[in-house]
Amino acid sequence: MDRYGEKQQQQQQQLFASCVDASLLAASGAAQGERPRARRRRRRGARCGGGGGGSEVEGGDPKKRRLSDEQVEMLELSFREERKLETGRKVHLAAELGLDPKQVAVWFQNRRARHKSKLLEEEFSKLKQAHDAAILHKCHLENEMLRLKERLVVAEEEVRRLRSAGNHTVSGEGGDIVGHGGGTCVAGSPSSSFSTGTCQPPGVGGGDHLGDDDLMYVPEYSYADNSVVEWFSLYGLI
DNA sequence: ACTAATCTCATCAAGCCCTGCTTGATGAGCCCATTAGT
Repeated sequence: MDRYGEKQQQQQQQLFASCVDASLLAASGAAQGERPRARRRRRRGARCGGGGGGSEVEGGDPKKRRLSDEQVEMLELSFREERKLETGRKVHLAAELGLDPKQVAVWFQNRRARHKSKLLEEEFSKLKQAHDAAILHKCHLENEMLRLKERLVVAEEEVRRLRSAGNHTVSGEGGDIVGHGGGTCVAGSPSSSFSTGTCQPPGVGGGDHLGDDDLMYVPEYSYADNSVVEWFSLYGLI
């Protein structure tokens, strides 16, 4: 029983994985491995009574008969108690409901299969929600990172400005600590931090150990706000 | 080991009701389904 259970679990996992893959990758039907089982009849002949040892429908009516509400209710009750159907229970249920034992068995088979696919659907939608939430969170984090980088650039500007102002003071020109227009880099307004890319100080300022790499971040992320919007719309979040 | 019963999975088709969904039924299973009884 255990081995069979394991096998079933594996199959379930495979099925679920393929479900997720298919959905997430939106691969055109060729979701990786083909089914391990190559089989399947195509067409069944015209449904005629008696075929395949099926249940003889009452009165010889060859048409498919729908189970009554009471029958379904009883079967549901029984299913909730135990999803597998031992022979004894099957026969008992069949007798109680006035059905063929085979019908009861088939009902349980279908019920198990449909229960399973429902569970998978629920599981999938939960995972999808989690996935969407993670994407959203990632976007927030990237926005936050952008803001921090902006502040960093402004701070670097400030440091550079103060340094160059300090140099001026040390060089003995006296008084003008602020150094209006003194440094070449100060020309850019501090608020327009993204302009630093074009406002590179020629590295004159003596111990300027702010590497050029630091400034290279700016153009790299300057488009990010748009891409965030694109992501949001891509994932249907806006 | 052999066999009958049972399982899962994919699919068909009737039934209900408006075009696609639900559900009872069937067939295959490929390291030739698995399980349980003999």
